[in-house]
Amino acid sequence: MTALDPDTAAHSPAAPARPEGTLRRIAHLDMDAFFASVELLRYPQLKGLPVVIGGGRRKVDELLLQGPDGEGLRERHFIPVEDFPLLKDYVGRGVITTATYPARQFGVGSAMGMMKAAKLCPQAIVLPVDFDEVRRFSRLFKSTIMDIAPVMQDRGVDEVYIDFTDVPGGQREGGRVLARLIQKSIFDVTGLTCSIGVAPNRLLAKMASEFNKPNGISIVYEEDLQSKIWPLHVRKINGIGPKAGEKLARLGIETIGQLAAQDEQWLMGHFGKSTGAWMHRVSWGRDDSPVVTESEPVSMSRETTFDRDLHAVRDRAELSAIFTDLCMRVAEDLKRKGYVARTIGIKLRYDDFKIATRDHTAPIYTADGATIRQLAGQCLKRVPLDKRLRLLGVRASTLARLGEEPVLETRTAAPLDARRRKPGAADRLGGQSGSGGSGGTASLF
DNA sequence: TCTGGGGTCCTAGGACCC
DNA sequence: TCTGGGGTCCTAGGACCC
Repeated sequence: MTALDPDTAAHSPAAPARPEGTLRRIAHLDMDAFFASVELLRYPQLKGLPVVIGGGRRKVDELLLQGPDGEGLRERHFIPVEDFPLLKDYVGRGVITTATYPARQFGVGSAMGMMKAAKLCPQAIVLPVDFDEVRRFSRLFKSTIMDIAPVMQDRGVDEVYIDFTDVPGGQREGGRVLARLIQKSIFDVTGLTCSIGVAPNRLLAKMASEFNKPNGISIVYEEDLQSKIWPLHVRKINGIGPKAGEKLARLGIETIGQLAAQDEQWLMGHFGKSTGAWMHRVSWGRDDSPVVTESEPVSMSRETTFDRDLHAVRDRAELSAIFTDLCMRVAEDLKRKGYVARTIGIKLRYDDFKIATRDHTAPIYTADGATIRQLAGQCLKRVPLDKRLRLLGVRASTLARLGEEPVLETRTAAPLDARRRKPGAADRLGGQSGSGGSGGTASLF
């Protein structure tokens, strides 16, 4: 019964004029249990069984093809179900990437630790991720969409936004006709199912795509806000994560409707001007962000979690080799994609899960592995290395396309550089401080 | 045996410039 | 001695997403 806020219906001044009766129709498409579904195409005998994808093991496929006696190659289709590895026998670190729907019935889901999942569903079959295969199917379903509706925004391997507004059929039944066409085309080409939500904007489309999973379509209009959106938990809003969700809960706000009932100023008081205003806006279903079809990468990184926590001194050789390898892989990524970077950074995760990052912006762009290794090595000297390490990462940012690097001001480089440094910084950067503490271990890298 | 890997965006402070 | 504002760049950390 509550009337919608008058602003909701108002057109944003930036919105292009549309023919009479044309509604903005944005779709969000989400592939159903993507990583697992890709595997099920290869192993159809696992259909209907609880299967999880994840963990660190990469050899499963080979072992399966070899068979228990290691003799001859077996056809994937004929490998008996009993030969597949089970979650209860899983050893090692890692999280679940995707679980099939039968596995989800046991409470197992994405991002859950393997060990916890093994307790919930020990009989689930575990398979490693096959990134090449996943990427192949990702390209396949996206190109299928592009052939039908070209205004598409990539949101990772298994998700996209599509602007239906000006696509033929995009207005029929609120977008349902076009959604059905896309769903069917993707299934015909890949054998995979997806779920689609169509709504006046990306925010609502994203929520709508979850309404009818798997293989579902749901259509949301502006006037459905109270009935379909407000009853949902605030965590369903894309951008409200564990922290904000918890804080809202402490303030007695659980649903999006309750959030919408709050005074904007009050929200700004608790969450800051920008976040508070944003929360108020999204709770009223407002979002005029466009579907962005092209974007440039901001950073490229590689990181790895060790099988066991490593110590900077005791495991020096091992760490050093891993570190160099990460640098080389970042360099390869840059070269393969045709980019150079001038900010090189490192990331450490300690055994207590605390994260430290350091980075350095160089006066030149590079994609050279040895240079990256050298710059990253400097960063390493500025970070405490007394605790055991769980993860090490290397990151390149401030990117430019190779050959299109901005000309950097040289100015009076040396004096400027010296002026900008605080006293003592030179010691740290030089790594010659010998000032004790954790610094002593740094040079071991 | 808790808790992967690859990203984006935001904030906040300090240095520096005009 | 006290007192300016913009603006940009850099660094570190953190929230969040897929």
